[in-house]
Order: sequence, then structure tokens, then C-alpha cells
Amino acid sequence: MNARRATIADVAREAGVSASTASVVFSGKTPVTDATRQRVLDAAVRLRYTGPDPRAASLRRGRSGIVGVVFQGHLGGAFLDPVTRAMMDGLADAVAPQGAGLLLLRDDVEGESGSGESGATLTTAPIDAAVLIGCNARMRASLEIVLSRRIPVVVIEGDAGSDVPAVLLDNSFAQSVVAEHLKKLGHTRVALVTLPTDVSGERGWINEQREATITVDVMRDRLQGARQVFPDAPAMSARNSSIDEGVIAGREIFAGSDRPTAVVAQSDLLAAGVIRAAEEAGLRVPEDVSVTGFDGVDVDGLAPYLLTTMSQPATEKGRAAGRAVTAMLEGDNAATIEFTCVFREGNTTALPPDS
Amino acid sequence: MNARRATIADVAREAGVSASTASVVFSGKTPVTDATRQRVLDAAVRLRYTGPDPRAASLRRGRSGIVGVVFQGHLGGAFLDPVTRAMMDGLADAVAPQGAGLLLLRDDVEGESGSGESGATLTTAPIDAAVLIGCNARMRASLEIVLSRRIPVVVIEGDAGSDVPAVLLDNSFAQSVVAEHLKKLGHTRVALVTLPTDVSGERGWINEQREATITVDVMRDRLQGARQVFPDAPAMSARNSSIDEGVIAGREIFAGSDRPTAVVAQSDLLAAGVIRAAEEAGLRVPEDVSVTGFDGVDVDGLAPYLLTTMSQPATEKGRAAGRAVTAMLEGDNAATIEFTCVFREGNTTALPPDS
DNA sequence: TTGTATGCGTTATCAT
DNA sequence: ATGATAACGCATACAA
Repeated sequence: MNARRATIADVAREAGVSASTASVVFSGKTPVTDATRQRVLDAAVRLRYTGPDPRAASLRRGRSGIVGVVFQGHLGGAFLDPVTRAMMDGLADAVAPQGAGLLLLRDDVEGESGSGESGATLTTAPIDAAVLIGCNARMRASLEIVLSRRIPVVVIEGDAGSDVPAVLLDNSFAQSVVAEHLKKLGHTRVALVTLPTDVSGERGWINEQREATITVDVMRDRLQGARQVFPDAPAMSARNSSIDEGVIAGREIFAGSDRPTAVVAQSDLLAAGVIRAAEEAGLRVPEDVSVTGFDGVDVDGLAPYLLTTMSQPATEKGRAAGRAVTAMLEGDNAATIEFTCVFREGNTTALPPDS
Repeated sequence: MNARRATIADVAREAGVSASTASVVFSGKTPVTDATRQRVLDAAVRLRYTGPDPRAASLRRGRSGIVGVVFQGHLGGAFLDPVTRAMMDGLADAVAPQGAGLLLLRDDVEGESGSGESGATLTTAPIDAAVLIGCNARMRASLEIVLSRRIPVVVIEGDAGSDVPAVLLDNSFAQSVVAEHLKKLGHTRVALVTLPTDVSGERGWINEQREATITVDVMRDRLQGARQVFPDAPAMSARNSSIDEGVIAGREIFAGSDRPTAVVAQSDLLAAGVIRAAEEAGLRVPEDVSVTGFDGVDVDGLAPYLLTTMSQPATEKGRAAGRAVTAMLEGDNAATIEFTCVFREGNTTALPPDS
């Protein structure tokens, strides 16, 4: 019962081979005689050696096999978004073949407790590469850290300059497509329900001043797309992308005297909430009011409604990010890639009521 | 433009101090003169040195600052569950002060592509400790790996033997409490909607044979609690914990000739679905049928209903797990801890319709 | 407060 | 197919 744990050198000695041979048995990088392999493996069992210490191996190799994923805010909050969940799935898929794992990192709020801790994990985490999700102004600091460490980095849904490969979506165009669909149906009185304009996420009608200070790329781009078709539509921002927030926005919108015949929501969850609010107000969807979403995710509990929406390849986005970082780790350089949404007509849009 | 990256030795030389002094400047473990510190920091900037290499540091320290979190199945699927999200939040909170990050690991399905890869990440990941979530039979393999590596491990919602600290919930008792509540109200015809009986998650009525082969602890315990009060209640298992599955189960239940006056669901999401199914069938909740949930999470979109449910301290569970692993890392030993749910009366339960 | 010396456990390279 | 050697980059015990 030695306190010290066995090392590969111990195993080699026990097996009567050199350390390099023992190492090779575990890595499989070089052919080894079956007999030798067995001797080493047996010795390992005897010494309760369970394989090379990952810490030492990563120092030697210069690789840890870990990809950092940087979120902003609470983890639970981030995973509230079905799109983020799908992206993580794709990301995990893409890095798994390389034997890499995903390290969750928070883009810490500075005000949090001891400010000395801030960003500590991102600076000190043994990551080979990083993926930043939703790269806003607030993520800038994280980006700087990663870049200064000269770690390969990929950004999802955000602009980090031309040196950083990004995984993008045609948000603006896609949003204009659904909006156009409504216009063709004959809708003219349309209201917009948007994602938060910034991280603090204030709820309410968006005036010009606020519209000029939007810091969230996704929100800004989708808004712009809608504006191309309905330049003067009133827009109300939600505090986050959720059904509950959609309900709140929907109530406000349907309470007005000049009820719109259609609502363009910037996410499927918000759209689901708007539909609930419509039902609440005694309006039928789509007969009395049309509602469109964005994302093309399955909204749990929304059946029998099927949203008219723009489906985005969320899982594919994650996978692309994963492929990009692994490519960069191989020394190849990855390019920015823009995915496109596809229009999906559901049963939540129809001709305006008066037509 | 030297190809090789600067090391702390380079920085020390540039600053005209020893390597150990430079090291101390970055770690802060020992006081250093302001002048010296500045010299070192300046040198670091000049050499574009961004701090100690985490890989080397972790080898030297014997710590990587990473806690592995093992899930079963897809990441996106795991985070679908609001309780899991809350636990992750708590876990992240608890390990953050130690500067630790969370590494997502999948308890890979063996059938997946090259079977050689299976468990590869768990065996080779540089983790200081591990947290297993929902430790079923299927997780056994992961547990074995971690134990053989002699890494501190904590299990959430699952039994891993007396040597492994667990974070538990009084599932059985808690479920009996809500059931009792219904009984006191006068309900006798009650139906149960349960979580999946095993990972494969088959949907349908549970017969005796199936009830005997349940592999999911949480489900079994809650079922037992309900059975203490309503021994003969028919039980239908859902494929997963979601509103949609609750709707499906609810439809089946309300379609029968002998409609129950109350439905006990094993999760809030399932309960939300049951409520929808009731509405669909023209039943009012709680006037015509009472519905109870389990978890006490905010179900997005369920307002104005407030479920009668058992609130579980999900975030606190994660935090406890985090504290347990950090304690074990300090050399202290952590004990199994059982949390208790608290009954919350909402507006989804009432007297049975005929009373 | 600073410097010296040592080893953490592995694996790549090269020679045999 | 196997072995000898040399880093990988750092943090600590201890001495000064």
C-alpha cells in the first residue's frame, strides 16, 4: 500500500521494459509485440496503474484535448435557449472524434464578488481552443484574453474581426423573408417582438434612440430585416427569449386600440408566447392574427400549432464551429461560414382578417 | 518574431530575476517588491507572455482545476430538463471560487461509431474530480472508470455505493406528500404519469412486470411514494420529461371511460402537459380535474396556472455537489446529503368534482 | 525578499 | 520492435 501512485516508469520497471515501450503500449503510436504489450498491461494491473496522467501527457504533447466554450451569464440561462442547446450538441459531436471535451466557461460579470477572480478561469484554463457564443461587446474582454493567449478561437453569431473565423447566420435576410411572406398575404399593420437589445435586457417599446444603441448583433440584424419590409412597425423588446416574455409583449400589443393583424417575433419561444396572449385576448391564430417565429425549433407544448418561421441549422452551426476549431488545431486555417435559414410555413399565418 | 513562445524563464531573464521570482509574481503566493513585480510584468508584456502555461502548472501542482460532469445521452437533451439546468448553475457557482471549470462529458452510447473511442474522454480527461448526474446502471461504467482513476467523485440522484458521496432527494416521501394532499381533498380515482422507466424510454401503461424492472432510481422512488397513498392507481410512463409527453399521456388518461379526478405527474413539465390535455378535453383545472407536478420549477408558458407541486432545491443540490467535490479535493471527506422537497400549493388542485 | 535546485510524469526523437 | 535521452514549462522547499 504505497501512498505514491504508480507512474509509467514503475510499470515499465515491473514489466521489465523501458519507459518508452510502456508509453507506446498505452498510446498505440508504434507497433509492439503482443507478448510485450501483455507484460506491460499485466504490470499495470498489478500496480493499479490506469493509464498515463493526462496532465503530464498534455504538457508533453502541448495539447489538453479541451475546447473552452464561453457563455455570457448563467449556464442555466444559456441552456434555456433551445438554439444554444442544439449548437452545443453539434459542437460536442464535432469535437468528440478528436477525443476533446467541452469546458464550460462563463464570461463573468465583473461586479461579481472578488473582482480579482474575474476571467481567471479563461486565462488559466488548459484549453486548446475556444468557442465564443454570441460575441457581443461584452464578450470583447474574453476575446482579448483568448487572442492574447494565441489560442485558436471561433465565434458563433458575432463579429470578432476578420482574423477570427465566425459561424454566422443570414439573420437580416431571413427575417425579411418571413416579413415578406406576411406582406404578400396582405398584412400591413404589423408589430415586432424582439430579443433583448442588450445584455441588461430592458423590456419595452423601442424608440429611435434605443434602436441606435443596440449591442446584440442577432437582434439588430433581425430587426433590420423586418424593417426592410415594414419600416414603421412598432417594436417591443422582450427581456429574454421565452414564452412568458412573449406573452407579456403580446398582451401589450393586443391591448392597443390599433391591433395589428400580424406579429413578427424574433424567436419561436417569443412567438409561442404571443400566440398564448392572442388566445387570452380571444383572438384566433391565424384567423384573427398571424404570428411568425424565428429558429425553427420544437417548442415544447405548442402543438397543435406549427409556427411559420425561419428554420436555422442550429446543430449544424455547432458542428461547423467544432470543425473549425479542430481544423485550426491541425494547423489549417478555418474560414468564416454563413448559414442560411429556410422558410417553413406552418399554420400560424394566414390572410389578414378583413380580406 | 520568434516562433517559440516565451516561457517564464525567458521572462525572468528579460527582467533580470530568477525564474522562481517571476513565478511568484504570477501566482502571488509570496510577497514581492513592487519594483520587482513591475519589472517582471513589463518583461512579460515585452515578450508577449500571457501567464504560466496551464498544462505545465497543472502537472507541477497535480491539479488541473477542472471538474468533470458526466451526463448520459445528448447534451442538449440533458439541458432540456430545467432541474438539470439549475443544478449546473449551482455546481458552477460552487466550484467557481476554486477557479475550477466544468468539463462536459458524455456517458457515451457504446454503439456509437468506433467503439474504441468509448469512455476515452473520461479516462483521459485532466479532471480533478467528477460529478455523475443521474447515476443509473448505465452509468456504472463511467463510475468504474472514475473510481479506478481514484478521482474524487460525487453522484447526484443515484446510488453508487456507500463509498461514494451522493446528493439525494427524498423523492419517495415527497411524492407521498402531494398524493396525500389529493387524498385529503377527497380524491380516490387518481392516475399517475411517470418519468421513463429506463433510458430507452418506452411510453405506455405500466404493468406489474414492467414495474419490477425499473432502472431509474428517481422514477422508481417517486412511484413508490405515490403507491403508498394510491396503491392501485394506473400509471403511464412518458418517454421523457416534457410538456409534449405530458399531453400525450393526458390524452390517453382523459380518453378512458373511468376518468380520474386527479393526475399525479412525476415532473412539472409532464404536469403542464396533462393540464393542456385536460383543457383540450374540455376539462377545467382544478374544477374538473386536479393535477400535481414535481420539482417546483418555473414552467415557461404555464401561467396563469401555478402547479401544486413539491419544490426541490435544485440549485442547492448542484451547489452541494460542488462543495462536496471541493471538500474532497481539500482532503476532507464529504458525506452523502439528502435534500427534502417542500410542498407548494398552487391553483391546480381542488376538491374532486362530485363533492 | 530573492535565488538555487529539483522533479512533476510523460512522450518525441533518434539510435539500436 | 525496443531502449536511451532529452525536453515539455512550471512551482515549490529550502537556503541565503
